[in-house]
Amino acid sequence: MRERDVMVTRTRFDDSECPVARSVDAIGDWWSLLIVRDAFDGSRRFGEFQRSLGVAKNILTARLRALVAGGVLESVPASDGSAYREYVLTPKGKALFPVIVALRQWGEQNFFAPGEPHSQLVDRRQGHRLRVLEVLSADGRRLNPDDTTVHKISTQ
Amino acid sequence: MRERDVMVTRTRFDDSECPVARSVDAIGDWWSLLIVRDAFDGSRRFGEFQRSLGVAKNILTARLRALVAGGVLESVPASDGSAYREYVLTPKGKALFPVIVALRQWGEQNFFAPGEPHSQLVDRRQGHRLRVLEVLSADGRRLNPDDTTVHKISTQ
DNA sequence: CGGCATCCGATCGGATACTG
DNA sequence: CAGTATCCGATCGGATGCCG
Repeated sequence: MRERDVMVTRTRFDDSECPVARSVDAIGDWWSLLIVRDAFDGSRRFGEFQRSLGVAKNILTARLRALVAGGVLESVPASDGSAYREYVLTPKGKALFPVIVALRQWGEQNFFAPGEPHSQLVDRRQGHRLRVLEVLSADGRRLNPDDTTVHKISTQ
Repeated sequence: MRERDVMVTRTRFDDSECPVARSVDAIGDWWSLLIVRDAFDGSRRFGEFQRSLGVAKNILTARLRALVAGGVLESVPASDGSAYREYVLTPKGKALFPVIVALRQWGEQNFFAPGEPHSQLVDRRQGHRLRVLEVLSADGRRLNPDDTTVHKISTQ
């Protein structure tokens, strides 16, 4: 049974001229994003994702398959020699790192009371927190949303 | 009719210890994220969002309400003196800027052929493209995903 | 124009059982 | 352990109509 043949009524954005929309479309849903987060955190096995997320197995199967099909994850033979597969980030998947970090920092700043414990992303070398992401102009100025504008269409 | 009283079976993450999960939960869904994108691009009116997104009005109503309730958008009297409302980003909403920029850059890099036109975010002053977001350590080193690790729980 | 109310099919996701 | 298969209620979202 094929898959891409079905008529999907869910609105697609994969032909949008907006890169944000295409990204959103490619990731698929929030579960997928949390799977990617777990992959960054070191999860590789089906069961790891399943326990971490508490998602139903059939859902997880579908999401993993979609992420593999979308080139975000790659399915490789299990490193322990078992008959199973492991799911690792492709370069394209690793390129989602700033997205995850941005969401993490937004969450830290807005949804945790001061002192409330939460998981934290640190650099391996020194164990320190990361610097807050900054949006910069080509010449290095910090840009706020109001300092930017959208060119509706631009060739490259 | 109240709203928060309903038993939501959809898995919630608003009590997760992971900031990414709380962010995901707070935004709600992809529609909401695209609404936020439009807000960054200058949309303020119901009809602007509606035309831009092509979303059903009842859905848009619900999403706008949720974003206002979540403190991402604020509903203010229309600037043209009409009886209607406009929806503008709160500071918390504006703090989503890096998230949108990260998604935009990921989309640009992965879902557009070279030379394929797409909307583009530029700085107002010079009209140049933005710098690619970088994840940095506290002391300014560029960090790849492998250079980081997650501390499961950390008190602030 | 900016919503709200309603209907309805499609999809989602949780649960469960089964396989190797 | 790693899925696959199936069921089923809940939710989503598109369409439509109405109202100020």
